Amino acid sequence: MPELPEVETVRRGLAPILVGHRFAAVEQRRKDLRFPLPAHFAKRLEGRGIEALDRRAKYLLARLDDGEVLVMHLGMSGRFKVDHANGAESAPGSFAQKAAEAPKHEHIVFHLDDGSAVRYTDARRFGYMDLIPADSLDTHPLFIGLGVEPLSKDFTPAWLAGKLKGKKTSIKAALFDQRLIAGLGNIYVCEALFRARISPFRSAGTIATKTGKATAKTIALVAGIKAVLEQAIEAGGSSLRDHARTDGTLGRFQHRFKVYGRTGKPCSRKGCGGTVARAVQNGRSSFYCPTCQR
DNA sequence: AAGAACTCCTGTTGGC
DNA sequence: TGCCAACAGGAGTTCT
Repeated sequence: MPELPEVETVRRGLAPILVGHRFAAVEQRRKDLRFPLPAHFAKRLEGRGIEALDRRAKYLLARLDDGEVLVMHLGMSGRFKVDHANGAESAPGSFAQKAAEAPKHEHIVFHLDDGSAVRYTDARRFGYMDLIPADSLDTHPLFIGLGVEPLSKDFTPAWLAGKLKGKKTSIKAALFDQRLIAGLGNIYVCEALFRARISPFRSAGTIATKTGKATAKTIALVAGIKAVLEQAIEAGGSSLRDHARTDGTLGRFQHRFKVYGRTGKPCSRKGCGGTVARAVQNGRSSFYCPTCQR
């Protein structure tokens, strides 16, 4: 489910609940998600204060007051929901409380010291959580190979051209690769390629010159990636099935897709006249306009 | 060693 | 209407 804009939306929703507060109790309902949860997970969190909530790629990083970092990844179907202290859901005798059993896929509940709760639900269980010392984050296997943050100043046409030089794989697969650019997924790769008028099948190396210099295509692609991510964050991300903001409301960016999920619909580019197509690439759907994306 | 295929898991959907 | 293969926003591991 969640790509960079969805994770950033979740981060912004959780930050005011978590930062400056303490975990009073943690309910852990399974021993694993995608991977085993760390030993004594709940115990190690209880009593800890949260000093900051950051994002790196599609990871959320809660920095704790004992020098450890709670690392959280939402996988495909992970979702956080906040119950505010004294909110409707936590009111005594409320309907929610009467339904005593936990929802089927609610795996972890973080109770905060002010009575609020953060509930993690993940039907497919592709998400994961870990506790890692802050000073070993940079050398941890999960993070060591991660590529550039696409919204950072480091992500420029010159940088991208240098990386794509000589790459034989498709530009779609290259943008999907977290070791190159960290945070893009299927939706925003498709949308960015449409904006840059680049075919997802084009060999990645052809976006740059042979010597790794930026071209008009490189410039358009970097601009397209940054623009689509910024607009999606602004809209609270894209809600297809699972993503919702931490207050339960849906993101809105799905209404602004130009190609994703729009197979058979007319291309929205003025004067193009093409029809959006779908093709499977590396096992994932690519949506694109064969007429104006070259 | 790059690149593609397979894998984990459950829920939904679209085509017959 | 009902059934079931295909597919879903990810990414580590295993192949070729």
